[in-house]
Amino acid sequence: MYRSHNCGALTIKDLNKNITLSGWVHRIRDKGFIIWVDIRDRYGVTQLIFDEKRSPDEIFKKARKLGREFIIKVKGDVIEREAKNPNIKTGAVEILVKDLSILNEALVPPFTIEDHTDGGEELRMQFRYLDIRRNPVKEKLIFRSKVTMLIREYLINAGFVDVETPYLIKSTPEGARDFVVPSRSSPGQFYALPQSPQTFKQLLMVGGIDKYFQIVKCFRDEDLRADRQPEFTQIDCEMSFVQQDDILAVFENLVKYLLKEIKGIEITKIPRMTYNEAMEIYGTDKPDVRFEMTLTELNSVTQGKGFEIFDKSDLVVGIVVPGAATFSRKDIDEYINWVKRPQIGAKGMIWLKFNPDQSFKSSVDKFYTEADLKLWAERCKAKPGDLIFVLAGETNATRFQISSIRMELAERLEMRNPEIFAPVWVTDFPLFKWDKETKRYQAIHHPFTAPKPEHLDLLEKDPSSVKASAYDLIINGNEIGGGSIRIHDQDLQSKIFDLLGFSKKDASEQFGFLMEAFRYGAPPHGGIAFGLDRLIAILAGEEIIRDFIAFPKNNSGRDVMINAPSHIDPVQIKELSLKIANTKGE
RNA sequence: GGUCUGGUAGUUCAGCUGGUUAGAAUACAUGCCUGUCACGCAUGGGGUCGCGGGUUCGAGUCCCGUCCAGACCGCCA
Repeated sequence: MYRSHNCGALTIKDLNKNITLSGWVHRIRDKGFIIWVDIRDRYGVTQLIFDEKRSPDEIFKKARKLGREFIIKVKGDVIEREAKNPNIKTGAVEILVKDLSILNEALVPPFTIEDHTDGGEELRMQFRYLDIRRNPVKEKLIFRSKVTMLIREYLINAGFVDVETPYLIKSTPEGARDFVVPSRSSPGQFYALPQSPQTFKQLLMVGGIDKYFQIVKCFRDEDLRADRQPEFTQIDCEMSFVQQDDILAVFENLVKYLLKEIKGIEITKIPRMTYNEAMEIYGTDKPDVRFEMTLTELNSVTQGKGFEIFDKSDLVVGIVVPGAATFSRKDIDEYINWVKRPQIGAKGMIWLKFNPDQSFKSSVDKFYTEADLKLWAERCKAKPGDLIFVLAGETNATRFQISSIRMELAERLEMRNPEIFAPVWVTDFPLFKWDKETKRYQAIHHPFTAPKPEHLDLLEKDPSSVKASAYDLIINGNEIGGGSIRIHDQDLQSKIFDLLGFSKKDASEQFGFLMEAFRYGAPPHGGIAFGLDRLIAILAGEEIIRDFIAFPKNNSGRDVMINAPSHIDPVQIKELSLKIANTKGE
């Protein structure tokens, strides 16, 4: 027997019990006459005591040879500590060890196995199995398990069926780049790994599984970010005989359930705003609504006064930074430089201080009278003591810039409280966007998204003004999920393919199976998919998803622990009928 | 594809306008220590300053290239 208890179990109630523990040597405190050894497992830490007087001589000597992270098994008695440690569960007791076996020795780990490790990111990833021994990482994995369990429970109770869809599927040119798998038995042909089970879940609807879900890996061969991995997990859902409100209701309740069960937070209703509203009020389609600093259009009060930059701009827009009239010139310049970085791309930024004594000071005092500036402040609903930042230019670029500075301000002024959860539905996305490079329309969501019924007649007249029955769930400025009502009518679907520039031949080669299926009685349907990794990170109050994934990839898509991707054997290459064009590194 | 930041003991970092033997903390090893719990104290070992080239009497430090890592932009239907 390796253990009668785990390392987090024993308390004062277990006094005098003869027990067996197994685990890792966490820390050794050798006082000479007494050696304390903390033994650790998933459940906690228990203090072992080896005493010159009370322990068998040979056991005491053996204890001297222990090193960090050795795996040991001990038998002994639970005794009360002379000096208790109130910080840990087992802090009232210790184990007077009678028998010690070393189950496995261990090399000195390259970083300390502590909550606040000395190890850097790369090293921790390279030795991820050691990293997982640390509480913060271990707890995140356990947290993930808890969240997925709650999600499954909720969806199963709501009548959803968990169906697995294939990973080896067909490549399509739409959307993200595919990861591709060469086929040995069909030389020159390739599978692709799914970017999402989109078409399969729609086929399940045709198959009559009217409520489907799956917690499923998806793959996208695009560059990574702190919140983006090449393989990631989605909660993928689809329902038949539903309209947008039906879907939003089901998943609104899922979000409420998760917040209640996990954070103990009760939310009555998730607010909704349209894409247009989000863009006007927040300048982005994924607004963080935990704080104000909303956008105010200032065209009418700023233009026509001889300030050329504003006069020739499509949009002049301001945000109020509460209480920031105290910002120094240096503070303000820092923000101005921040928006001028190439990533943001603003040419400059105008500021207006509404001083506590009701006076105004701005960077454009030459062009505007005190009365003009007062109008700005009134329009923005600024109060004395506030600061207004104003950006101007082409509408979309300016919205992007002002929403970027809004987020940066919120970050620096600590307005992004991770204990607050502010979900919001953004609806009525445009169906298409015009792509200048390829000179054709692209689907904003995907080509199976249904236009809003009242916009059907706009499809031919003005495709870019057509709104889709598509919706995103945003929490604290992060896109957590998105979905749409799908097209279930094959005529409409082929019209959309036409508009997207698919030839009849391409459409039938790539999606013929779906169009054919729609001829055999496809129910009206729609669905949603949530980014599970991101959802879990947000629920834990963090934005880096890497630690919520047991074995994540690094910034450039590598697994530094197993060293993948890697070259493969020439025999394998030949077997797959492949030729490597660029042999750099071989 | 691009921008920025970084790469110096096992680890996390410091190292100024170039200057002689490259430091700290921690980890590790040895010894001491009568109740520790981030134990303490003493001693010790540990470095091709990512790699290649250049400038210079002299390069961890400056320049060029390259590799690696991280954040971001493009990209992510």
